[in-house]
Amino acid sequence: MIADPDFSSIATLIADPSRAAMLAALLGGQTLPATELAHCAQISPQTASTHLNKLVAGHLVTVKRQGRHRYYCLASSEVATVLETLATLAPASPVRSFQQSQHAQAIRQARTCYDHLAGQLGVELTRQLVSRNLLNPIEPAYQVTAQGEQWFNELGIDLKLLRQKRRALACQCLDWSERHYHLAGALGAALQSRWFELAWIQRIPASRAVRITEVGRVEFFKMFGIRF
Amino acid sequence: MIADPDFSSIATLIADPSRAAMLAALLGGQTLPATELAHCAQISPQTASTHLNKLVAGHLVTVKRQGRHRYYCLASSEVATVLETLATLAPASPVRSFQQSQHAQAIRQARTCYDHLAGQLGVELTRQLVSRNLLNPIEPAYQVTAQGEQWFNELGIDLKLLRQKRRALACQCLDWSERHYHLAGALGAALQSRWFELAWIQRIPASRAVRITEVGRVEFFKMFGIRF
DNA sequence: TCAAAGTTTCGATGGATATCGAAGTATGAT
DNA sequence: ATCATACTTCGATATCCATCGAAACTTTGA
Repeated sequence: MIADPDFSSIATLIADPSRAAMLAALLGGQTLPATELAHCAQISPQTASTHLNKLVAGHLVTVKRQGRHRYYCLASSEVATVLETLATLAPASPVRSFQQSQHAQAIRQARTCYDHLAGQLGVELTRQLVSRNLLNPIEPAYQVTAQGEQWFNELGIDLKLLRQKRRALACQCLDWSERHYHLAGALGAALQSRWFELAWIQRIPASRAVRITEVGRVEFFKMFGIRF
Repeated sequence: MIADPDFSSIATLIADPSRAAMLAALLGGQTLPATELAHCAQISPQTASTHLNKLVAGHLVTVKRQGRHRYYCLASSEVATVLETLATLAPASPVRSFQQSQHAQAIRQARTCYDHLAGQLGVELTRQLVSRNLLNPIEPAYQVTAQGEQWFNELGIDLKLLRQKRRALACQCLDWSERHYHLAGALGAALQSRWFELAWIQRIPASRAVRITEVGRVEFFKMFGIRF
């Protein structure tokens, strides 16, 4: 028998600033070792260890042992969704240090939202896809237009394959930094991996910020007329 | 400039069991006075007062003064979404007391998910709408079929009016107790208020559980062949 | 004007837990 | 074998904050 669902137990796990920092790092969709996460949260390895145990026990993250390393990653895309949704409500925290400001700028410009692109780049690309009539926004989702069908296939994305997945093809995900929707779902994920394949974007280690490469700058401009 | 969004500040607000209990009560979509909320959380009015101040400061709830009462309600439907999403991840907490078991049963059977129906009733109604070909589930949303168009209008729901709203018409909302989708969005909200109007369901004071009336039992069976 | 009800502020208390040093266990390299 | 690295466990400390009693404030009703 299930009683009242307790938000509080899960919220408690997320509430601690150190744990939140580690979860934020994992929101990049990467798997990271414990020491790396300790570094992200600016805490000692001992402390990180206890935190990570709690996160695993709470089913927010999973571990894989590989030799003397333990690699952690978010337990599921639902966890990522919860974190992103929480971020939507979170107040804009003022920047304190220069380093923080650099990081803030990077993360606002382009970042992964677990498996799809977010930030200015993510939102702008989505806007372009819509204004070029490749996607059609119908409230909680995007519809791929006939033109879009062809365009995505030419880009090397197999829509038929994506449709076979259980997952939603193309949905609207609220961007906490831009306060505007960007493309999520299977198509969003496929698009992101295509940009990575083409090396138009690059991961920044242990961060969910993403670097737009020189090639990317040129090609995104050619393709969409946008400057980054 | 926005830095890393801190989940933790919002999560901290939700993390406290007393505050969580008050938020859960407000998830019914009602506005409740402070004393009532203190009662829900089983804490003294003083303690409730400090908690409610924090929730207001964090923009999770809003207050309206009316005479010597202060009425609280969730600040927005986004807050409700966040709470429901959190509930999705929350572990099934075992029931301890008899009273709790009663409450748990009621809340699982039928409850409001802020402005639409959830629980066994919400899920079952949605299933029926789909199997009768009135709604068509297309991953993150539901599409109203031609038959559905007519059916909803006959029920007294003005779809044209609903479509004019900015809000998504009909989306899939994951039910934490049933682990299945139910109907949300403007249509979900309209449907719920229609059931209330028809008195097929009734609010249980200061709870998000909903009572199915005798009329409701009869009519839901006539309309959908479901027994409650 | 007084009393009662709803709510807040203040101050003291207590419990929970994040933190790290120290020490311990694995794994891998030399 | 020996040492270094990655990580964990234990124990002590310190901080945060939820809680409530006491007292005040405000509104309503008599």
